Amino acid sequence: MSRDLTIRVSLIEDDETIREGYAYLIGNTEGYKVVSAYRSFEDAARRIAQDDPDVLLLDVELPGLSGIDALPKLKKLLPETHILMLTVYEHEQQIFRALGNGAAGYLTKNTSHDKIISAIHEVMEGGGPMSAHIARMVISSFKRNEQSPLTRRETEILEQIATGKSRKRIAEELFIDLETVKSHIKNIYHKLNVHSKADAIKTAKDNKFI
Amino acid sequence: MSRDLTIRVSLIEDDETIREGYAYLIGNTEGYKVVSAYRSFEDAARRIAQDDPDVLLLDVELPGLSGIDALPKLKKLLPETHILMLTVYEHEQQIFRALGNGAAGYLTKNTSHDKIISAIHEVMEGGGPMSAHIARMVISSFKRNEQSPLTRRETEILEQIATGKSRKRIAEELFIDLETVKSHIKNIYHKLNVHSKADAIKTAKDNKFI
DNA sequence: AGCGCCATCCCCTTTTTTAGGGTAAAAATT
DNA sequence: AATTTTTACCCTAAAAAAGGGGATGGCGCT
Repeated sequence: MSRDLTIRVSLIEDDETIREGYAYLIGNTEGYKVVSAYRSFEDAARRIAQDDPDVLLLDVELPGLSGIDALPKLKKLLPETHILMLTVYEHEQQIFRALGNGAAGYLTKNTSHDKIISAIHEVMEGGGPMSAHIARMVISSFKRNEQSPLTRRETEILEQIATGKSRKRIAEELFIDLETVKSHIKNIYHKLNVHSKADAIKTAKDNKFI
Repeated sequence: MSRDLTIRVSLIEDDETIREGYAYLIGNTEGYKVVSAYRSFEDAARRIAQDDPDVLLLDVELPGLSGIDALPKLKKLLPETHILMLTVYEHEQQIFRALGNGAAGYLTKNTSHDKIISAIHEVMEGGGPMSAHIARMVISSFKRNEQSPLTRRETEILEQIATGKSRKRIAEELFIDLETVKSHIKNIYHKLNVHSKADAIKTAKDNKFI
């Protein structure tokens, strides 16, 4: 007998073994219920809105529309559902695209069964479950390069430039003269060996100077 | 008797109860050893390099130099050490500053003792341990706004502008005419109700349109 | 079939910004 | 005391931005 508190889970996963393995695992856990399991987005699209899952486990590598590209469409069909991505690969670009598209968590398929269950629980409690390496990659994406050749002021000014502000406006907001800003920019260009705003921003971002 | 595999842990935490509680907990766990415990960065600065910890638990709210501002200095003293932040608050700005300064993980102080231990283990294995809400905040920071008034092309062009590229260069890279780029920008400005590049970028970023 | 939205392109003008060169003195750090 | 950082000034020409106007085909939805 299912109660109010039972967490409703759906799956979209093309590998039958994995799909049925997860379905069995989750379905046999107290407090969790598998309301549907599909093998592709196209299969799921027609009926998943009626299934009304609380949590959806979504494979990244799906035949037809990939899990990542399916995400925005699934978010429209299921605005309240927490979507957890499942993958065998840990590709940085995919991870950030998925998170940008609204994924609430990201798990590798070698995740142990009890961690899958606790990830589902965690996401219902407002958490953002991630596998260890993925969490590290996400954290690393924030990390600045300590080997930057730019001084503090130069970094600050380049950051302002990267927001699209003019030199004049930067000067006003930092309470320094326009000429000072120009000097800093000259030095930045020399240090980064570039000759334009765009190249300076690109180099600085690629190297995590800003 | 300590073996090669023993994980060396240091603490910097001003609250005596918490500091000694953690020290006791970690010191009495098989495979972990507390090599030092300080009550401020200033206290730690002189000697911590000799302690040679594998993992440092660092309080965010520290008397004197805050944990976040101490991070870059500690990274210089301890280039190989994984630094885990501890905090009572979950302030978004602090979290991102800490991650930018090289923190390897971020835990709230209400974290259970066994999760502290597993976080230390996880960071040694290349993971990035975070408390649930913090992980969610980090993930949310990537999420785009689906309610953007901008079309796909407009979004693409505004993203290019935010990298500092000129309209001419954007036109070349997207294989469209300069006039087309100008038209899109006009529409972007109207939709966002702004009159400059900088304001468009700011509005778009604030609203996660880009 | 028609409407609206989207992406594309064309013309005009004026103001603002950028990038390059050289020089040098406070101010802060080490 | 020495070095780095931050600040400021002068000069010039090219490039870019912002604002205005209008026009055309294509695509999706009703």
